[in-house]
Amino acid sequence: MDKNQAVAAIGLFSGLGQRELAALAGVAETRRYARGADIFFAGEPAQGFFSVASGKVRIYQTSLAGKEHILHVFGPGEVFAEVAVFSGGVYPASAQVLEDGEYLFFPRERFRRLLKDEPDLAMNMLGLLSIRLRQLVKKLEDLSLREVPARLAAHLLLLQAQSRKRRLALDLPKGQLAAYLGTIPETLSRVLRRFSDEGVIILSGTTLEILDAGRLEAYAGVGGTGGGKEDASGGRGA
Amino acid sequence: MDKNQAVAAIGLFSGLGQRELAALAGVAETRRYARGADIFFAGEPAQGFFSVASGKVRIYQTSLAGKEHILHVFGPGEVFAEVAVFSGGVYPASAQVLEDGEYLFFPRERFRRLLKDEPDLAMNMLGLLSIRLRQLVKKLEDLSLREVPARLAAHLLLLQAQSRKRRLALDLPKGQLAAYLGTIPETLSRVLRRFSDEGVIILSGTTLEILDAGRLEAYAGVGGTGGGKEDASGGRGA
DNA sequence: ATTGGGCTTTGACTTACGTCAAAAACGGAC
DNA sequence: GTCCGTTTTTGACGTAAGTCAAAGCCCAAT
Repeated sequence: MDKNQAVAAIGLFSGLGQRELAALAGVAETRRYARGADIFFAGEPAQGFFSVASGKVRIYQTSLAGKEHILHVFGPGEVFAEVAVFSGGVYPASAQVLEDGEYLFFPRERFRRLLKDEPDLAMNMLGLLSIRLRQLVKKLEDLSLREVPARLAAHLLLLQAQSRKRRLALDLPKGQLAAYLGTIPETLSRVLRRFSDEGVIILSGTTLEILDAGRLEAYAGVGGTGGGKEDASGGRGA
Repeated sequence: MDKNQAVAAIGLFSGLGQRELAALAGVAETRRYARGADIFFAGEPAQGFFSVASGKVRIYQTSLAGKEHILHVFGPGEVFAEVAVFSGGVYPASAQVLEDGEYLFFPRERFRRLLKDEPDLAMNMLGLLSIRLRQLVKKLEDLSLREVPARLAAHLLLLQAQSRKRRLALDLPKGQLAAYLGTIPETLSRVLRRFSDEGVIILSGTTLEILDAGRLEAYAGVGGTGGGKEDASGGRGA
């Protein structure tokens, strides 16, 4: 893939002029990674940030016991580890390649220099960090205040909203999805089967169909035990 | 408190010139809130951000069942809800006053206009968002990968590192601390007593003394981040 | 088709932590 | 001091979800 083309496709750079894009492409370095490759580990000195030209990457954390938690999954056009640019230090999480592809690396200092002369880029970056912040706050809310069925239900509804189709494919292998939802494969499996048994979804392999979206919304919205006693009134509190 | 003085004391604005500070003070609006007052609720349209001139505020989330989780506690010189400025929408969490004081409100649009002409301010803001992001990532790691004793131990060690004194005062009432650690008062109380029984700390009311910092570090899981695998010998005995 | 290794599922069991309810302890008002 | 409301503690108990271990599956490579 052409580097200039890849740079132009990055959402963070939308609205910038040709000259600026060329300058960005100038500082970017193309890297090719294969599935399973580690791009960086949490705790390593943060040298710069990345974007996905093609492929898929996961940002995750591990406990000492080896349990993993996935913070993000990024695909083409998205950037990650941009936190490296503004507060130095180390990467706060690890990055591993889920699908072979090409990645662009933007070294910290060279990027900062560009940023100085590009107020539009700075504003874009502020918007991006802002959205990240919102994502994390939401994830925190899920993790601390809602249980696994609620998190899964919300995720399935999100997938449906994105795909607009009745039958939808899981975006990740189930083990990874479990880590993304802050649980383990066994638990995810059990909850999926429960949804299945209750007739809320039909599950077959890596795709599934939502039969009763209202019921899922009840699970997702009402942190409750979901036995169906609650009405899905859907009001987002206060 | 004088508004110009309060504005100059805001960390986010450090390094700015007199003119810029005056302009910022110009757009800021002073508000006085009493303990218990709600500054905003999650879900409300985000009009702008705030800073603490004096007092203390907590940023928190609630579940439908009424459980609370505290994301941040901010004191004098700190700003909060800055996410409102860059991605519009609604406040992602609620803010409530813990201690009476004066707060400055910076309306979204007027602040954005200032930002356009102030690259230094933009850079400061990028740094701030970046640090917030790191805080949240760490909190996510704690919540999803570590249990309550580990979180409490890490927090106590942090307090000690900040105060540099042997006897340290809890920064929050215990109920609030529990919500900050992602648990409930009963559980916090039990874990504190366990630490006490094991001779790791001496607890008296709202202050405590750390007797065995090494033991606390073992609970907290020393080493924190990092790619390597360590032995999880989290000390369960005694 | 057969093998083998990674995922995924299932079952039996354990446990950290939440819930509920009742006592203590604390702190301010009088 | 006494009283009252709030916060904190303690105990008994329940449960969501994790652990451990054994099948079951699925697909790529032989």
